[in-house]
Amino acid sequence: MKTRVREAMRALRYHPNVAAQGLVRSRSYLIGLVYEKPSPSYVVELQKGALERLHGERFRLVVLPVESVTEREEEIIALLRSAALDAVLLAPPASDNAALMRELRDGGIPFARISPTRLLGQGPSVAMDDVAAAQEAAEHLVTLGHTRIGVIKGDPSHAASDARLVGTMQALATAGIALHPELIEAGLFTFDSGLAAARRLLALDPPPSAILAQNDDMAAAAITAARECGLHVPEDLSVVGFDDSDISRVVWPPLTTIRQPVQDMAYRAMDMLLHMLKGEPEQGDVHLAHELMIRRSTAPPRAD
Amino acid sequence: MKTRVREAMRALRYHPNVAAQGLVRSRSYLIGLVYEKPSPSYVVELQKGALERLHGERFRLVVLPVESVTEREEEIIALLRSAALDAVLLAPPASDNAALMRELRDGGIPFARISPTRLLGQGPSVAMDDVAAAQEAAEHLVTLGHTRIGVIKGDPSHAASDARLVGTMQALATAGIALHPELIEAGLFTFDSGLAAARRLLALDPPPSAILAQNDDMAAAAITAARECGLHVPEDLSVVGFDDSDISRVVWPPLTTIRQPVQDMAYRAMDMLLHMLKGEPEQGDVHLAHELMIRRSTAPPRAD
DNA sequence: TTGTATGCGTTATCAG
DNA sequence: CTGATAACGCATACAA
Repeated sequence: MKTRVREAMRALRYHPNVAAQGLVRSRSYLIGLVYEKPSPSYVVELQKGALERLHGERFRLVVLPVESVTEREEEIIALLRSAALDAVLLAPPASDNAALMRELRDGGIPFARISPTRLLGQGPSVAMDDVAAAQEAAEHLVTLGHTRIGVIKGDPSHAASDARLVGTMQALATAGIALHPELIEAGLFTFDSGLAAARRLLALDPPPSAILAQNDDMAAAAITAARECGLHVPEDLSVVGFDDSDISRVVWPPLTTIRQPVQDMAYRAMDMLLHMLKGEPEQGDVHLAHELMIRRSTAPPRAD
Repeated sequence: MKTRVREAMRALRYHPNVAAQGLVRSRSYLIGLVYEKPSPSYVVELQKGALERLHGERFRLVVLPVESVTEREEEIIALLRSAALDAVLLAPPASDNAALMRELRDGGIPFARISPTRLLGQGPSVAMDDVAAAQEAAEHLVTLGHTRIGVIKGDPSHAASDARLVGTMQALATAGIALHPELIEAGLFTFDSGLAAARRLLALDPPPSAILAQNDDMAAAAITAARECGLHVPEDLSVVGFDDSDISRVVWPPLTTIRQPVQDMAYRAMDMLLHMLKGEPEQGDVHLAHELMIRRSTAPPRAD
């Protein structure tokens, strides 16, 4: 009997009207992904993971890139209110925004946070340990024998930038190495910002023998800057990235980097969302493991 | 008076219910973007352009990556029917799928095609001239003095792959250069497929003095393959890419490539969609200009 | 300007 | 299992 109905549905090519269903069940079957101009490779990984989990489900993904979460809270909140989303995935730095989270909670919209650094326990999240990861990356350079290490920071509005700097400094402090302020350059997670920062670092006298960039895009830029100066990587300059995005294998030499399982994180966060949409209780803060991927952009410093 | 209502709306934090609005005016305010596992850089550009045009508009973008348009037409058509989209942006190879287009037309859903190669006139589109572009790229190599040129093809399910090969062959034929079948290798637009193809080309005896890859990801892979063989780019091997995606400036040396204005194309296609949604008549097939970007991955062949 | 009826396509409920 | 009815929140049309 049910089957007969199904058959008729197929025969008449009938598909239920989503708007009408949504009206009566107050469901839109839309899940939003909020992010703020991060590196292209990061967005791609994020979407891949989220979409992978969504495959076969009825929900669809709406991409909501925002200019600046902190500057335009109002605007973004209005956006979310009017967008009729069933759930929201918050990528950094939106995942650290208290006003946004309060709004979602007030509106009864489930959300999951990716890589939050503050306000833990305020909402289910999945993250990695940025401090420990940066520490490992720096230790790798120290073990190779580097003592003059330059750092290219990420976008200051992403709290991960600070966390990674803290980890780096801890590793250096433990090794008894001083990190002069001149060796810390500001970047924005983009290739161009990394290029400018790396040029400034290499113009120092003496230049660093290693550069630790807070993501792979900027690390790739550091390799380019080195080439511009006639330096060889890794013989004259070691470069460490962060994220293990596609770019780390596309450049030459392939980057030594920290594998941040962005795709897995997005998958897991989306999984949390789906569970919550089924009425199950909120989960807590989940940590996924990182991993130091040693490739060919790092080596001992020249003995000079 | 209107203003008083607006005030009240703000005061009560009232937002109209999208589902209810959608029900009565049969509008979901959703626009779908259909694409099929292309290179990450391409998707990013595509989304950037589409979202840029959507900024400030009421419509939102739903991403619909599909496994294989040709293999699962039924499934995808069902997806579109049940998704209640107001309009659809078709990226290749979906932009060449007749069944999909017929379905959308039957359903009264406006659509715009990006880089279609067949069935022109069947729906508004925006594209570039792949044949002429590939021809220019090949001519550039010929002018430099290359006569043994390897080609790495893109995904055979994308018609652009054939168009680009045709352009390449035309340029070589005009120059009186024979393109031996052994010099044409299959790829899939991905870095890994390009790496395998480039290794096969470089293993030939004699190897080509230049490689023309049908996108930048595979061109980057060709550079990596050259490095593995101890070859210098561009001294020992010239490499030309296609697309001018981010990757072309991230690798070293920066790629000589064809600038395909993907972002502009997506912007323009989205613009067409918005016009159609306002009831204006369909536009025709628009062409955007390409440009040969000569950077540092090409040079005359070694005189040996 | 304000009020009131109707319909959009679906789900849920209750009677038969 | 079938049939009828209300309700979801809004837009439209009409009357007051």
